[in-house]
Amino acid sequence: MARPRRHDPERRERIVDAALRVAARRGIAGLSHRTVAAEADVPLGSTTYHFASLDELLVAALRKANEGFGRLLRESPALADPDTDLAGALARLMGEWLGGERTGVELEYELYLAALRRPALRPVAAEWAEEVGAVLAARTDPATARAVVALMDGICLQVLLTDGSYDETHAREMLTRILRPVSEGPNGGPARSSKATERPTDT
Amino acid sequence: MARPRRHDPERRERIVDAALRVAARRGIAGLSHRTVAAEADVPLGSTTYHFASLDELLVAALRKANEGFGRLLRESPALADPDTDLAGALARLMGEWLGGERTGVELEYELYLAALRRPALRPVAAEWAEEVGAVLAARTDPATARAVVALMDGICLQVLLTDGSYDETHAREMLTRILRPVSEGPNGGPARSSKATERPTDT
Amino acid sequence: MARPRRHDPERRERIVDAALRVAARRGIAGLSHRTVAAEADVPLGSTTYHFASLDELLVAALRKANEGFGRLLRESPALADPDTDLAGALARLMGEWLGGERTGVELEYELYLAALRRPALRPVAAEWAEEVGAVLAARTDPATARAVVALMDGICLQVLLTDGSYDETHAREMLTRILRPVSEGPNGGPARSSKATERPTDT
Amino acid sequence: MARPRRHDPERRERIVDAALRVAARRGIAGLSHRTVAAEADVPLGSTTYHFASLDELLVAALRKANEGFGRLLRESPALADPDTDLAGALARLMGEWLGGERTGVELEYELYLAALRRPALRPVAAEWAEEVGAVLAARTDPATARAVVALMDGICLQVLLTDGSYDETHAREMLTRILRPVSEGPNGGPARSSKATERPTDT
DNA sequence: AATGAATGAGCATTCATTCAT
DNA sequence: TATGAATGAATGCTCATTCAT
Repeated sequence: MARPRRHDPERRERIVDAALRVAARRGIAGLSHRTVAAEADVPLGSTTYHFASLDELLVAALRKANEGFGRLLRESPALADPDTDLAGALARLMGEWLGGERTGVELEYELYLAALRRPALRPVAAEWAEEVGAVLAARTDPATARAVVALMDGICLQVLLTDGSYDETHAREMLTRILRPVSEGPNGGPARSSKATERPTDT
Repeated sequence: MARPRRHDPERRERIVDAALRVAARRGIAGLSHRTVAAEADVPLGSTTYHFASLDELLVAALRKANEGFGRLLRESPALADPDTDLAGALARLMGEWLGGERTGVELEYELYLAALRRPALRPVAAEWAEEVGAVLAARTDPATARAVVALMDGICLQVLLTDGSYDETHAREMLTRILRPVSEGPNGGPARSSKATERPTDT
Repeated sequence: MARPRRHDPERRERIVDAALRVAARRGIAGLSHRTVAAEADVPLGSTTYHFASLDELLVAALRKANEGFGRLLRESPALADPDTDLAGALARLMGEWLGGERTGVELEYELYLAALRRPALRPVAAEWAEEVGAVLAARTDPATARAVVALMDGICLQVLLTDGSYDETHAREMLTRILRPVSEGPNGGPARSSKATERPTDT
Repeated sequence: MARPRRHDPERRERIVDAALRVAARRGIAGLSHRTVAAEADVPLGSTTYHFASLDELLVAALRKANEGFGRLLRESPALADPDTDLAGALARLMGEWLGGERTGVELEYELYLAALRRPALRPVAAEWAEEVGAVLAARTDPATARAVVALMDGICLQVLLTDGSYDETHAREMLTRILRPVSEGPNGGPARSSKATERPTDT
């Protein structure tokens, strides 16, 4: 067995990557010091050394996984262009993401949802919501952005949890509704007149 | 010693209840034949006899848990009354639910989200979505109902996952947007709720 | 569940058949009242009722399984014809048998070999050896017949236990040697010492 | 209690020995991590640590058990001496082996035959056949050696499976036949392979 | 600083058997 | 007579953790 590297500065990194692969394949429940060590091809002791607890490893993994959809968003030219149909662009992005490898989507969501029971993960989950919000900030107000995130989460979950299929047209329509303030005037006027949404909606 | 109950016709039921208590206290990860048997005060073999696998038990538990929010919805007089503000009623219900015992909410969501990794649970998760949809059917079209469910799910998750607090006003505003079809006329149309959704646009 | 037949005279028979299918699929170790009951589609209690112990069921199954190669032998026209090359005919039969479904061969051998640890099966195993001996009786003497059975068993085992392949030419050659008494002189004379091999039949 | 042995370099070895004792006493079916741990007087975890699966333990045990008859063969002066009657020497060895403790013989055969259903054991079973073949290589050709092994296996099985008794004279006679090539002419002419088998013993 | 060995608790599941009907 | 319900023992296996290097 050729595994003599003692000083391996990237070992930590490699362990996180291995954890993501394991979680993608067998779910968070399949994560253990052992499975990760085997996947990363490092000694068992190495995983406990670099990550004293599984939660610690999970936080690192979640942070890394979060980059998936976030990158998709950030790198989308349609999203950046203020003249595009934002709802349509978002609906298309969701379609792309959900249409890709199911394991990737499931992995990100599973890690994200794990925060429900693991307070340690909540800050990271919050970071993600904020990041997506930041991307949308240029195109809408914060309160709307928050609702957009919620709606997209809910739609994705419906697809993932019920074995349903994604309906891009439906998603676009509903995103459009969310993006248009209730009191938006007849002329579709610039923006969001409603106090509620204009100045970040209170609340 | 003192457990000579051979004929116990409600044994199955009691095991499910015990499973819910265990899941509420320690999460799904804490569910095991052993923990449930101990909680229900039945022999270990009894749990495996009534539920050949943990998934089977989980399905029964999820089905039972689903009744929580569903009942809240079904029994709400505001929801049934076609003249009430639907968005407001829903926002208030969410507030009530989220304001209650956190463990109950977490439990229901954890069981619901478990479907992500356990295909066996997906049909039950789908049932729930459909049930809520059915409750809303009287007040809006199916496509909108589906989006309402998605938005509510997303909002609840944001609260639960990020340690944030629930903002009823914000929720009401966004639900209102979802409930108002895009095609609704320029003037913000004739109001709301029931009529507003009568000719749905849907998608 | 349509399973209302209370008086089912062939139930015993069906249970044995189910046991054979289970043993073929999962090995003797996979036999249990439960697996057999499931395979036979009879209530669990029915298997314990008809066969008080697993050994009893095993005896019945072994007796039934034994018919496989035995029938092949008995029905072979080449074997019955005193003018054929006995060694060649036997080698060909082995080839046919080993070339068929591996599970059938494995099953018969596994049941046969189980007698090693289960004295209850030994009489049945002995029956089989005797039956094959009887088929060969017309073509050779009892002692030689016994050795032929031994050699064939040994050859089959080598194939089955070592993942090797069957070499019919080799088998025929060796069977030929066994069938030809040592003392058979240049003149084919009887010459033999041992009673057992006195009427050698050559090959 | 009194079992503070942390550093025990021969632990692995002792576990294998314990496994052989358990298998001898209760058969392979009686092997379990627990029974072996108890027999070896080591913690349960120790058996799973050293042998990740029962198959692994079985392989080690079979390899060790194989040494029994193999050693008998290798250490036999009669076998090594090219002038002895090979068939007679083998027949006598079988007699010695079968006449010894029945448990030892049964154990070796049970482990050997287990390869039928456990592919993991097949390479080890093959090793054994090869080893015996190697011992015989000096006295006969490979094809004959293979048949000798087969015949001996078959004879031993008949004894073990049918509660019969071992007939050394019969065994010797049949081994003699196998050792004498068919092509050997009526005059016992030279013909085959190694000198050793050329003039096969008569009998 | 890093790691192989070791261990006891716990897991899901299968099982032969018992018992009341 | 036949059988569903019930149960406690046992199984293979995984694991976080500890410990001695």
